[in-house]
Parts: sequence; C-alpha cells; structure tokens
Amino acid sequence: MGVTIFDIAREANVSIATVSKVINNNGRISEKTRARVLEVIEKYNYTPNHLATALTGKHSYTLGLMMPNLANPFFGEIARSVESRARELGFSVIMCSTDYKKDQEEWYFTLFQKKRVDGVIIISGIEHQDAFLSKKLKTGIPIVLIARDIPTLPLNTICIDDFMGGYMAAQHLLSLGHRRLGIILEDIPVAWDRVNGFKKALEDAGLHLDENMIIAGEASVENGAAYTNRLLDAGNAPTAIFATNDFLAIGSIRAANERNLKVPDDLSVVGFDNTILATISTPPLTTVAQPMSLMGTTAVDLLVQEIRGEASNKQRIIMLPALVIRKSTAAVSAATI
Amino acid sequence: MGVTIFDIAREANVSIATVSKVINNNGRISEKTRARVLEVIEKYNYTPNHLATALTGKHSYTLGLMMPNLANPFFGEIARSVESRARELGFSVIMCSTDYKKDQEEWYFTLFQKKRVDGVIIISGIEHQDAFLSKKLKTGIPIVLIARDIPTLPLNTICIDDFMGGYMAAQHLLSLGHRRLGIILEDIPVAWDRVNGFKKALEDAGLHLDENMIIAGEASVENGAAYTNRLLDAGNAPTAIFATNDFLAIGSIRAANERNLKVPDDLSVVGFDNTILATISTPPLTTVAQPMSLMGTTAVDLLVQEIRGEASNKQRIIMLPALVIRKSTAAVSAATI
DNA sequence: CTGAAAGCGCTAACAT
DNA sequence: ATGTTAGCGCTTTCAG
Repeated sequence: MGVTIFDIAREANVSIATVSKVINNNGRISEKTRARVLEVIEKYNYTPNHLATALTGKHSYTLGLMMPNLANPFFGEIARSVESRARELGFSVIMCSTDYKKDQEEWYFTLFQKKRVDGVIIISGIEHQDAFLSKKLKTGIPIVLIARDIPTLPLNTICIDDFMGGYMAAQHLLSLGHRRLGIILEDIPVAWDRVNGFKKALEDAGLHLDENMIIAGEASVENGAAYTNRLLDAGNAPTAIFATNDFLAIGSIRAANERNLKVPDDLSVVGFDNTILATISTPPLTTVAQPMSLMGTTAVDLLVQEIRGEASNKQRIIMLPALVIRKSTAAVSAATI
Repeated sequence: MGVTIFDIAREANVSIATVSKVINNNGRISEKTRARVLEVIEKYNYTPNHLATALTGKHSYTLGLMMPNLANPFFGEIARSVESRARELGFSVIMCSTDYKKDQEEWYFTLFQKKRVDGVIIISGIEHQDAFLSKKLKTGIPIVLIARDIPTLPLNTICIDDFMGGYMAAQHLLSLGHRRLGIILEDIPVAWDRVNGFKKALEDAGLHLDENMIIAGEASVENGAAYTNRLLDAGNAPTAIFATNDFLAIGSIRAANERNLKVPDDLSVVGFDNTILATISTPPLTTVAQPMSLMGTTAVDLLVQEIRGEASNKQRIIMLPALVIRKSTAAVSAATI
C-alpha cells in the first residue's frame, strides 16, 4: 500500500495541511483547490490511514464488544444491533467471544487497550466480574454492560427487569388455569431473579410453589429435556413449565414430544428471551421477550455519549420485558388436571 | 491513558529502543535490564499502543469480516470460528453485516482499507460481486471468500460441493423409498447447484422430477411453509421435500404440522446447512451439513498465510458436505403412497 | 549490549 | 486561504 497524504499534496500542488483540511471538511479552503484535491484523491484512489489519524487525534473510532459466545443467537442478535448502530455513528467494532473464561476476558480487554478502542461493551460475562471490572474501570476507558447488573459499580448498564419477566410468565400461566407449575432454569443470578418474580406472582395469587418443582443447571436443549422429564416423573406432575431461556424451553417441548405429550394441549411451556429459536420452534414458543436490538443500540448510544464527553453521568437503564404469546401455551385441559 | 514507551524508558533508565526490544523480544538485551524494564512496565501498567506499532510496522493484526447478517445462525457460527482462529494467530477481527446491500459492502470495504486491516474475509455476499471484487482485488489486500465461488477471479475460496450436497439429499430420500419429491429453495446460485445435484441423483435412479415440484423464493420460515403448502396442494403431492436451507426446512415442518401431517411419518423433510436450527427443531432435522467451523478456521489460515507471504498461490478449497440423519425423514409409509 | 535518530501518515496550532 | 512545523508512540537501522 502506499499513496499517502503527501503524494496527494504534491500532485495537487498544495500542502498536506490543505489536503487534510479538505478531507476533514474543516478550515477554509477555496472551492477551486478543494475540487482539485478531491480530484487527485479520486484519481489515486487514496484512502486516509485511520491508524495515523487515531494516533494523532483523540479517537480511534473503534469499539470493543465482548460476549460469551457470538454463535449463540441471543448474543448474535445483540451483536448485530450493536454493530449496526455503531456503524451509523461512525464506529467499527471488534468482536470477541470469551466462552465464560476469565483469562480470555483478560486477554481481550488488554487487546482492546492496545488497539486503543474508544469504548467497550460487555454482554453478560463471567462470575466474579466485580473485581475484574472495577480494575478495568480504572483504566478510564468507557464501559457499558448489557444484561448484567453490578449494583456496586458506577457503570452504564442496560438490562431488563428479570423479576418482572418471571412475574409475567407466571401471570400468563395462571390466567390459563394452570396451578401445578414447574421451573427449569440456568443457574445464574439473572435467572434466579426470574424465578423469584415467578414465585411472587404465585404468592400474590395465594399459591405456593413446591421447591422440588425447580431445577437448575446449565442451559442447553438436552438439559431442558432432562429436567422436564424429572419434573414430569415426579408425583403431581406440572401442567405447565417456565424455562428461563429459550434453549431450555425447547428442551421441554422436546421431552414432552418424546413422551407423546402434546404441547400445548398436555403441557404448556413458557420460555425467555424471544430469540429466533422461539419463532422456529414447533409449536412456536410463548416466551418473555427481551428487546435485544434495542438493548444493543441503546448500549452504543450510551457508550458514544460517554466517549464524546456528552454524558452527564452514568445510567442504569432497565428495560421492560414483554410476553409474546405464541402456541406453546394453552388453557389447562380437564384431562391433565 | 497516557503512559508511553518513553515513560517506561525514562523510569528504567534505558532508551526507548531498549524498551521496544524487550517488548518484542528481539535484539540482545541483558537479563538484568530486561528484568528491570519488565518491572517498570508492570508497575505502570503500560500497554503498548498498537496503532503506533501498526503505523510503523507492516501489519495491523486486524482482519475484516463481512457477511450479510451476523444474526443469522449460519453466519454467526462461521463468524465465531473465524474470530476464534484469528485470536489464536494474534489477530482481532472487525465484523460487519451488509444486509446484501451493495452500498454497505462498499462502505465497509473502504472502512477496512482505512483501518488498514491485513486481510478481509467475505462470507456469501451480493449479486454482481465479480466487478466489485475484481476492483477490490486490485487494492492488493488479501481476500478470502467463504461460501461463494467466483470462478473468474484469482481468489482464495472456501466452499462446499453444493451439487454433491443435493445429490446426497436425494440419495437418502430415495433409499427411504420416496419417489414423489418436492424442492423448495432460496433463489441464489448455490441453491440451484444443490437442486441440480438432487436432480442428478434422480436421473441416476431413472427417475424424473417434475419442474412444478420446484419452488424458489426468499429464504424464511414463512416462505418455507407457504411453498410447502403449494407443493402439498398440487396434484400428486410429494412424500418428501428437500429444502436448500434449514430455515425453509423448518417452514416445511411447520406447514405439515398445521395440516396435521406428521413429520416424518406423513412427510419427510431434508434441510441444508446444519445450523443450530436443525438441532432444536421438532422433530430434529435431517440435513446436509456444511462444516461451518472448519470453513471459518480454514479461511483464516489461508488469509494469514497470504498475509505472511507464505502463500504459494491462491487456492480454492471445496469441502464436502455430509448428511446428518435425524428425525425428520423416514421410510415412505404405505398410507401416503 | 544499548542508544540516537530517522521516519510511519496524519492533525493541529501557528504563521504567512 | 494556504503552508510550516511539531508532535502522536513506536520500530528500526546504524553507531557506539
């Protein structure tokens, strides 16, 4: 590669300062010279070197995005909207999957620092992030968290009201007449918030949930199926199951299918997230939706505000979940009662 | 931000050249000074500025990855493996979704040039890429294509044998006794290759496929369902359907379900890609698998080879698809014949 | 084994 | 309206 601002300047018979000015549209330049410079730029197919620009100027116009796994549709969708909004604002984004590994988080964060990204967005993440993040915060680099609230740290945060999400799921099931309920969840803090919301709704309805009807573990379709089987094999099997994410919910449906139980006729299932999985599931999954795209774009907006120094102060934005009713839930049938 | 190689040098009582050497592990440095420098670096939490490094050195150690839509599980999974392999080789990657829009491709490619990425990977892409790519090729920046073969251009390419994939799908269906077959496809070149492979298998078996049994359009679950309905409503309805990607196949299953046809008992469905959709589908989808992860990592390997100047010459790597048999296909039943 | 100095390509005062 | 010049933080000969 090789044509530089210098070559352009020489060819256009101006100084590099002039070229710089026409590129960045600042300073006063006569229309004539501007046109000439532009022409030469065009002719030589000149592309300004952003690395040099960044070295001089204040910003690199690059953002870092860190998440557990880009291939997971939930993260993928958020990543997509982050990238999209970033592009609109003139930033590009370096993406990283950490697989929940602490050393990879560390490695990537250092990378971000080396590349002098202007800001970092972290979706979800590993355990014990408090220490990690509080250290990173000290580097002064703007950080926004998505889907993980750390109440003890002054960080911009985007999350949803998980408690309410659980509450809504329960309300829906109750309204359909279900009384024997089961919960399968991923064993992480936010999922327990959802469970608590769910329980609260039951309480408010004067019901009580047997703790045996709650099973926690890692999130996967297989586990979802296995846990569901356990629930169904227990005495007093539930007529409806709340799964704290779509993967587990899909597993529930699969387990039911394999037992020749029909969803939703014999078993209702509510998921969480509203990823693409929910729409392609058979039957389509009733689920508590997180506004993934909105979360992504909002995160970028917050971050860029802070980068530009326009941020008044840190914010914690709590978005509201929404129940999306599809075909995996139905009124409890007389037969199953 | 702010501690530079200068500060380290001063603090360690050495020149910046020395510091540079210990950082990059080259040149001869006494153990004593190396230790001292390292200590100071540690103490000041110094992170070398990659932008400056890149400006001086030859490489930016950044790759560009362009695809239609990161949120699509097929692309997401490839992106994930690209990122993963890139990280292993010391590169970070800027990701972009183009939504099949020409101007966005243009914009992003320019971005890549400005950021001086060392190489670009393009997955799939828009129509009329030949002109676009041949122009970009002239910039001298290494490019690798995934899942799109452009025979007229000297480009490193990773793709699969689509024709064979279709052939395999047909063989499978034929071996199950199906004779009345239908095809629904996304209207893009690679999908037609799959269709041709499918037809060839029929020919080889002495069968002929009615052209009316082929429906092409945009890939979505909805369309998959709609096309399937059309096929099923036609006289002499098929007992098995080949869909050229998993989305369409899921749509087929849905349509069948809504008609109270059981998959696979009443209708067999074969998909293509083997994305996560295939595994979470109910029933799990029999599909022709593309080795997505392998394609991603291989693309990076090829690219980095070229970047390092180790590449002997351009390659076109054609990977072989593999039939993954799950639960959406079964022997044709007497009832449906 | 270590240091001095010349860039890499660009921006931003400051002159003219 | 345009040009001069001093960096930005680092790598890399080339001397010492």
